[in-house]
Amino acid sequence: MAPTTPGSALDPALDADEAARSARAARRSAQLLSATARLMERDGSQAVSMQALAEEAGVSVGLIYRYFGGKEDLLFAVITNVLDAFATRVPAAIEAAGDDPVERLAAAFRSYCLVIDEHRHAAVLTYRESKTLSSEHRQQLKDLEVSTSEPLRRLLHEGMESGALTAVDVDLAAYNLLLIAHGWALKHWYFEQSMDIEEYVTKQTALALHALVEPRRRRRYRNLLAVPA
Amino acid sequence: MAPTTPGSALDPALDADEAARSARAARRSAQLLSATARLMERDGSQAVSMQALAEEAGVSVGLIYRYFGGKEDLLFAVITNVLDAFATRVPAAIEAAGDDPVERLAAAFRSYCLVIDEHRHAAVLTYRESKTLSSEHRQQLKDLEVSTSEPLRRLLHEGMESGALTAVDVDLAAYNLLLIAHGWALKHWYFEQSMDIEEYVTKQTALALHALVEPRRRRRYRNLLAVPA
Amino acid sequence: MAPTTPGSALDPALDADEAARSARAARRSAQLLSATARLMERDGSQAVSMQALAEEAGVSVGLIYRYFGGKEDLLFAVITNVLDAFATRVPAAIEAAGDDPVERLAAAFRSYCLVIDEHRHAAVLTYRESKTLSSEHRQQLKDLEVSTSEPLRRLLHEGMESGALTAVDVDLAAYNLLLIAHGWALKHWYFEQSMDIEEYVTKQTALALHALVEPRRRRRYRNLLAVPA
Amino acid sequence: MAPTTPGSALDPALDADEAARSARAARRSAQLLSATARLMERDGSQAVSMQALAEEAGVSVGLIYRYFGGKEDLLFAVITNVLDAFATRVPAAIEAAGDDPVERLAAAFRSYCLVIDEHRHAAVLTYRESKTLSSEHRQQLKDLEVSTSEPLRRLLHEGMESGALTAVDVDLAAYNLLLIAHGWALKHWYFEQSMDIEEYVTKQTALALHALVEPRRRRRYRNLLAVPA
DNA sequence: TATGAATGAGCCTTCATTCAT
DNA sequence: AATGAATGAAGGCTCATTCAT
Repeated sequence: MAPTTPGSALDPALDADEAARSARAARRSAQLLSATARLMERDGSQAVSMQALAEEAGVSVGLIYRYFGGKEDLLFAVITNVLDAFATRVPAAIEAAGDDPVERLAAAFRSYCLVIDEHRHAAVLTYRESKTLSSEHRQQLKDLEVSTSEPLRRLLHEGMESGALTAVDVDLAAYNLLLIAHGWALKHWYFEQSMDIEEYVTKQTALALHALVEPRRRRRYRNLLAVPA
Repeated sequence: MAPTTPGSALDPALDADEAARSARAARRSAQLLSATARLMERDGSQAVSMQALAEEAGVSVGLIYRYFGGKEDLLFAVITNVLDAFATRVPAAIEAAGDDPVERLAAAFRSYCLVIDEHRHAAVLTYRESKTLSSEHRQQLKDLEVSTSEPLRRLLHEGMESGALTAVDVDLAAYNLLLIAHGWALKHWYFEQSMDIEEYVTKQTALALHALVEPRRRRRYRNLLAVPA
Repeated sequence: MAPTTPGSALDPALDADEAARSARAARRSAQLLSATARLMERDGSQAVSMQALAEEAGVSVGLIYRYFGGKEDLLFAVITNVLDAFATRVPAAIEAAGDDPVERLAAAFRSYCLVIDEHRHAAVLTYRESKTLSSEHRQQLKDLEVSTSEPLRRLLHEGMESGALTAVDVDLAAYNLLLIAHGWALKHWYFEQSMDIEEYVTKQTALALHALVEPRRRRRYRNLLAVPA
Repeated sequence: MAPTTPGSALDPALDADEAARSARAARRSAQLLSATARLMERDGSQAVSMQALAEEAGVSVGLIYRYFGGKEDLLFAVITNVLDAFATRVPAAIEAAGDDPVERLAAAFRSYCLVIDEHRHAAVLTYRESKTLSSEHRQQLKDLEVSTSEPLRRLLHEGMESGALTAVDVDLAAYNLLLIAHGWALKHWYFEQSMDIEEYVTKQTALALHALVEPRRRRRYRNLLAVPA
């Protein structure tokens, strides 16, 4: 190997510095997003001071402004984070579910619920705090919401075309599914007493498919439709 | 008329004054609740100042403190107002629906939706702002929520006992119905483009009953289960 | 006199209230302007906190925002105040000075200096802090400055036309006179040791007229041109 | 060349390094002073952040603290820089002007104006920002100001003794000359539309000498007293 | 009752300064 | 020598609440 000039872009020491720095930045950023989601979900975004956020995340107030433009940007980033998780995870889950339209729909719904469970605090913010954002951010959120819920609508549509699902208002049904997925986060304090996320998914899937699957096809999906005792 | 001493407690003129005063008080109180619901739904409770509320309601800032204890009490009153409407209207609607358990359930759900439509701004606050209340108020709200949703749970339970409804998790089903009723307020900006409250109720009722009614009983409720074109 | 209905617009009690209120408002406003001029001149506008201004003026921080839009508006008001005094007092002094163009010029200059002496703190701000204002305010200030210095330029012009003054660059000479008038405020800490405003005016007038008056007319203005011992 | 041990104190290569280093240091220092003057004159010293200064000068924030003690020291250095230029350039210009007291005075005034023109941004800071300095720095500035203006006072005094100049208050006349020299920087945005520094100097010199030169001596200085068309 | 002037604690944000690398 | 991430004190401004009228 030829010796590299110090300061060269290929200098492994510099690369290591770079890497270490950006790793720390990523860690801090995640720390901040998580602290923000937790506190804002608990008290409401307006009731949480930047001071409190800084303390919860273990950084100084000023540093938040190095990573995010301000309080609103921070909230926006928290919410965007969840929607990004939907955009990544849901299509993957659908792919992994095989070819049957109903199985794919069930997998999509399950994936939504699991993402919400993993980002429970942030998921609540999606519903509760979007009105406090600037109109530009709100518009971006609506666009993201539309695109992340697109898979659900597509699956419902395909299911009906294939005769597996009863004909219903696709937008309405898709919205109900999303709402119910969010329900796990919204009423977690209540449901957690009697069930975990898996049971929630199973029961809600059964209820939803009862409403959606064509009566003649029910036998085929009896495992999904069966309500656990 | 017998001459009365001015200031006498029995003075009918004063009674009239008294009545006029309390009428004005009631009007102002309603005005304040409505202005509060409208502004807080639009901007979030923390973003609305008492000054703005006073102006919107056409009273002075100081007067708000005569009618309500403060900002939080005002928000609490707005929310309580909706829950009171549920407590009054839903049982009445159930009574008026006759004896059939499924018809009664449909009537109850319809009543929830109509109350939400009438208090659309306030209904959103129920979801979005309860976290900003004091813990005592929040506890009162939880209790109220449980008692106002009790009819739904009771009807679901009776329906299952009578064999009209499939056996499902009553709490879950009741919660879903409430969530979907609130959905009309939460996504009103979207749904209003394509339907009114009656269509929303009809379609959601059909979807819900598809999920809940025993397959063998469906023919009896085909008018409720039919989805409008 | 006919008895007036309580609440009538002519009710003297209400008028008195009105008057008392606006009198207090005017007093507060003046208090605030004076405190602002004093502190800002001493420390520079940016170094003075709203807290400090409130304390100096004997009001609360919040009240400042009822009278002025904010810190910048307050500074702008202070500066505008001086320029208004120029606009009012200088023309009056010119009128009172009779018909002779040189006498009128001397009276104008004297008036500028006296106004500056009365608003010494604020006058310094005119020079030192205009760069910290918004561009709109700065433009308004330039316009005001042009119009308040207009009399000087007009008198110089008339004096030259009449042959009393040597032909010089009017803009330059006018600017010099203004600069020197401000000089009393800018270097007050130094000059106050050796002279008062009257002596400053007399000496500067003599110097200026030496530069401006036509040699042949000097005898006529020897009282203005004479330097006191 | 004899081989030298790297790191030796006598290593000529290190001397070269040393020289290069100090040259770079001088360049950076000058760059910083210039950037500071420019930005602070434009926005006011308090409105300019160290971060902005670092960026404008092309160095890191931390490095500023190696060259200067802090923000205030930097401002002080900028101002001192101008006063140093006065102290160096003005006496030289006087020397070069020959023996005539009036010619020497005109040369001194011209030199003041030229230095101000060369340090226009910094010159404004002298007037506008000295109040933001610590009292020690402010005192140093006053002393420097007195000593840099000493030549003017001395020339005025000598001119009067020699009979070339009318007897006037020396302090006042000297101050006026300085004020008018600064005027070029203070109102540069206005004067630059109609004249350059040479024309400004010529016209102001003529005006000043009209005020100062003994009537009997005027013919001798008619070239200085003549106002250009 | 009713008003709205007045208060002042608390919030978001900035930025001079430090220090580990 | 040089960097720039990190700190945290301080500032402008808002607004819930009070109280004199």
